Amino acid sequence: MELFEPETADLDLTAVLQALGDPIRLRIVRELADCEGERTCGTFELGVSKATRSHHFKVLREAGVTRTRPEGTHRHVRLRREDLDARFPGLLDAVLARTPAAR
Amino acid sequence: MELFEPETADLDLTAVLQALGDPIRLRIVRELADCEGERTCGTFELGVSKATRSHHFKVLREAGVTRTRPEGTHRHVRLRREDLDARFPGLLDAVLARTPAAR
DNA sequence: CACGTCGTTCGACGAGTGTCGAACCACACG
DNA sequence: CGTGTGGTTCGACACTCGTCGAACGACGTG
Repeated sequence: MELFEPETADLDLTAVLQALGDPIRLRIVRELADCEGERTCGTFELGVSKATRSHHFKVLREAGVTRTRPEGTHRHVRLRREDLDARFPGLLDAVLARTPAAR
Repeated sequence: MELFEPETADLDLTAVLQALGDPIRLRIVRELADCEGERTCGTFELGVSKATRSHHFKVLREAGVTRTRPEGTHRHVRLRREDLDARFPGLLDAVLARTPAAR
């Protein structure tokens, strides 16, 4: 298990958009943004199996959206907010914003 | 052929992100943003067949990213910039921005 | 009318994706 | 050491997606 995470300069816009273009992953990113820090994978109630959850976290990590820090048997996940803002300014804010007409 | 286009209020973020998360479609959107108006589908050099091109334009239209106006045998396509800005402020700008480290 | 052009639609195909259970690994704790 | 827990990996499966050639439809033009 090599835990691949792309360099900030290597972040690919289509890969990021693709990663964010899934309801479950978008939810993960939103919760991650709300908590403003780290969370372990297990604390997400996503309504899918462990295997599927692991898959989504992998997609997010390999797209460069999240950073994963292993610690013991847990994995602490956090948003790569600064990196994303540096590479694609405004993107994360736009995606996370409460959409005006959605309420 | 009913030419479905979602209402502005019905724009779905994941659908939009999914539509933008493809290199060819992202290119179309970029060129569409550059030309600041309408273009016919045929004026895009995408390196794919007519069928594939038609498919991509359909995805963009059904996600609400573009508006299509038929005129004779042609189809005039334009970006739904105002609608997207109203629904997801900043998203389009972020996606279209020249990425800092990309140069 | 005949022909060419622009674009859609229709299979078809291969590649990728989301999903799961089951097996597995690594660690923590009795 | 045995057991449990948090996560990953491994098929497997169904489904979607991007792609194409071919056929088709609609419109303009000669």
